[in-house]
Amino acid sequence: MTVTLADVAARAQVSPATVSRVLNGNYPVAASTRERVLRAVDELDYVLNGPASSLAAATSDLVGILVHDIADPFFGIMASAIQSEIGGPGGRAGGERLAVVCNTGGSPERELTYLTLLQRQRAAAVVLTGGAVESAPHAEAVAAKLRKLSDAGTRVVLCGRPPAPDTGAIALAFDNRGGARELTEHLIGLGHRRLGYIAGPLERTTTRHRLEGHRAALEAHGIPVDDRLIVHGRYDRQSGYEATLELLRRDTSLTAVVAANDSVALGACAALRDSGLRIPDDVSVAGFDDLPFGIDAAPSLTTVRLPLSDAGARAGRIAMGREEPPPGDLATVRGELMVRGSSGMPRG
Amino acid sequence: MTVTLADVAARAQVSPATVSRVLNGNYPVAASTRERVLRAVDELDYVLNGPASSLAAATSDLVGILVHDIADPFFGIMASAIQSEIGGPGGRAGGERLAVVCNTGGSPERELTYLTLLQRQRAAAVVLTGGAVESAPHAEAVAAKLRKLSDAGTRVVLCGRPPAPDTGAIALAFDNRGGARELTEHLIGLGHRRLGYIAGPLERTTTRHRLEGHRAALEAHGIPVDDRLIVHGRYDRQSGYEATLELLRRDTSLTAVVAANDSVALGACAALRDSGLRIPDDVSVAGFDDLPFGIDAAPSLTTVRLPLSDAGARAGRIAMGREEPPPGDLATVRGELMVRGSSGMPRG
DNA sequence: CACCGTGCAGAAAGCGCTTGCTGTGACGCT
DNA sequence: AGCGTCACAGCAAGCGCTTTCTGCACGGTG
Repeated sequence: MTVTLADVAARAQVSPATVSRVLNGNYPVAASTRERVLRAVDELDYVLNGPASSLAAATSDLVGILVHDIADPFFGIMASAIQSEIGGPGGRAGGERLAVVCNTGGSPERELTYLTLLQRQRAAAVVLTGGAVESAPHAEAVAAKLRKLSDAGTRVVLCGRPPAPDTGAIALAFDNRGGARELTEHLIGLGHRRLGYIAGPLERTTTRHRLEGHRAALEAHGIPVDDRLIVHGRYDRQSGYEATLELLRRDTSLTAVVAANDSVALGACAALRDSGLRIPDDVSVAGFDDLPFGIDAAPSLTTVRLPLSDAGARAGRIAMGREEPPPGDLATVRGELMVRGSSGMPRG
Repeated sequence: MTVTLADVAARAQVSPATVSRVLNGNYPVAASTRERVLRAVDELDYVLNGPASSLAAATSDLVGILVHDIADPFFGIMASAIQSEIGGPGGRAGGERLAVVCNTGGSPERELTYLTLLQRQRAAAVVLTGGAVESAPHAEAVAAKLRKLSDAGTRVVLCGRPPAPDTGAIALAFDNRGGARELTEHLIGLGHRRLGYIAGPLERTTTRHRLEGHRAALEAHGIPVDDRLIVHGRYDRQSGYEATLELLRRDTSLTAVVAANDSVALGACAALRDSGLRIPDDVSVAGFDDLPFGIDAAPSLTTVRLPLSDAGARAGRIAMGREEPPPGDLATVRGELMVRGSSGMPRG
């Protein structure tokens, strides 16, 4: 048998109620009594029963963080920042909360299942990171879930994810469109006219927005959008490698490759090198996100820096009710163009 | 008011007990009844109350994963692999479990607090990743906690962490010593005699083991160990950068730098480049872990590959009781030397 | 001196679920 | 026909905590 509140109460010669109040510190207890209780807790090595406590109090100290891929630093960095504000041990502000990082693998079904699991645990808050899937039924299902969570008192924050109207969710969205546009304009400014684009998976908001920004830049400069220069793939290095080979196969005259993110860009670099092309002399390459490793690539990667850490921290604070939500429950977080060695003027 | 089991029972015209049994599927229920119940659940949009369920059943479906730094792919990759086996949504085997990734930031206090939190939640299992802190009081405190968790029926698995004797914990330890030795021997084999070593933080098992392997290699080849060529730092890029400058300041004749891990190695590369040295022509560099980005560095990084994904997956299965623990509750996972462009023969 | 606010502590009623035990018909056996 | 068996369903007793409400002693006030 494990030690219970009652055991502590007996040892401290007080009622269970008093022990509970000492432990929660939300009710006046005489200093001498408190000390007696604390000593008993210590002597018995008592640990509160979480489920029982959550049941009785109808709240829990769980905070869920949903990420697409925990092995990807893009999410790791955000999760880390969110968690640091959530508290848990260390983030001393207001009660120990257990931050739960849930790996959805980008699958909408798992996303829903995790949300249900968190709802079941009566989570105090939920932060969803990364782009959303655009398929209507899923979007609707997720929205319904979020609404239910909101109604149940769970604070819902979207970090790096477009807003979900009428769900009570607070959104911190990345300006993927603007960043992508700026990036492509940088390349155009250097003189590039034939640009390949390696997009992310279809039906993802992030993919669509970045692609839209790219297209907008082209159009604004009177460059016709050639769909043959757009290839879709996953958000990983290998996908970037393959897509680049495909791009090269389709059009050997391109002078720049814009990638959906940094990992894809590094794959692209590898493919170009393996094809005997120099970067940026023969082909310029650009990524997105500015993950830490981009700087160590050769040449270092031109990209758009997203303030993942800041955004995550802010999302965490909002989730904890420690910061005011932005007006209209929506804030747009801008990226910043980082020009480095992988982009240069086109050959000739 | 939220929907409760009783509401569902009323609607399905059965007793709450029957609803519970349908939901848990651990007791015979007539097909027709089950269907009626399931329909009611659906119609009412019922979600089980997790805390209540955990309280009554005296078990929970939480599994804790402790990592030092979730933003570091080293841990991200392991966590991802562990989680994929834990189940949660997707890992279909046996009940939905909620994998909780906890970020300790490498702090022993937080580690303890998280363990207490998990103990409080009556976690089904706990997986601790990464090296341990060597300070005696902390080691003892952690061991005591692990013992308590074990006694309470929580399965404890150590992944990439040395064994904790008499705690009931199952350990999958990395052979850091052997890997480091092999790595240094590779450099010695190339002809290097003055090797700098950038070690991790003091009082960490990983740091010590890797350093021991390095020293063992030197000694085995009759190369005197010069403590001035060993610098301690953190496990990150910046630390590698600074340590390398320090190393260069202490001895300009070194021809190779062995780093505590890949991130540190990349920092070292940057420092060398900034000092006007070529890699590997002037100085060879080697890392450890073989994280994905090492291959895109210029030149690509010679390192020791640790099977993070495999080890994590195995740890996850063991935690779920889906795989037999190794004999003696301890298995050693070996690394594999990956020779790439950053190491070469010394100049001259 | 009677009265009331105040500061603490306890009694007890749940929170929503699980599960051991107790029926209760239907069925097959002797 | 009588009875043991089986498959299923319900009863009710908690699981360990929180919290409302009540109780009590004390000291200041009119």
